[in-house]
Amino acid sequence: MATHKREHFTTAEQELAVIAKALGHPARVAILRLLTQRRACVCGELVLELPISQSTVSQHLKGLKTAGLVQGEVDGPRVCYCIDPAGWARARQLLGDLLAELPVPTTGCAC
Amino acid sequence: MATHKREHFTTAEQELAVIAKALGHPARVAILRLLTQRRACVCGELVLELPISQSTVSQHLKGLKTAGLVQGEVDGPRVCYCIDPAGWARARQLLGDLLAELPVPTTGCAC
DNA sequence: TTTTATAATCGTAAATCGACGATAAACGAA
DNA sequence: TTCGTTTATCGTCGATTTACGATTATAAAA
Repeated sequence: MATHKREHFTTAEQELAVIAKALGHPARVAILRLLTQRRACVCGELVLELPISQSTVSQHLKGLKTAGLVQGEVDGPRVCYCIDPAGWARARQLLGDLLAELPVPTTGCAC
Repeated sequence: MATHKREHFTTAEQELAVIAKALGHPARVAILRLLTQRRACVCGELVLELPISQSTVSQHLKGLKTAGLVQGEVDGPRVCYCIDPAGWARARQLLGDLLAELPVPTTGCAC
């Protein structure tokens, strides 16, 4: 049932969309998993694991950093990346809320 | 540590990316919520709620349908949309796995 | 200082996205 | 059949994404 037209999207909707967009590429999902498993840390190691070039990996890392999911600290000529605790906690929260809010429906369309 | 370069991304990574990409726009997140809350069902009702045009809503519905998150059945001149149980169950599974696999790290970068 | 290793950025190209208005298609009702 | 309602599609446009090689920092090592 329609109430009235919304002016904007909610902050939560936009925030979740930013997170989801960051997860919206297999390379970025793979990077997050490699970082948590500590199978890779430095950008060059990620490049060795992934089927994409160095510049593309760097670009994806930038995207993940912009979304707040990853942080990197300079370590000599290298950069050590890891999951950003605060940002990832927020992402988990938003995704968890979504899963809680949208259970698998038992009934189909009911118009 | 690097083992050896991967040829492709895994199926799970790609599948999750498809789901995440579908969630990567506030309009689509809003649509999913409206559908589960049964605050809207028919396309026209969604249009009345959302700050975007009819053609754009239809476009987003198509995207959600392609991702397998939503299904629609024709009801006279209208189309009744609802969450696709199987597709959404799969999406929940993949997102849940991600949350389980990637806990919030306690330690920061450790290179 | 010069070299070497690493990562970020630049420039570019192709593809996709997101939005809209306009039009077409589908269907029930008159 | 014709009309009115609803939804999908078309065409368009600008912006964004994804990819790459080449180049430019950056910093340690020689």
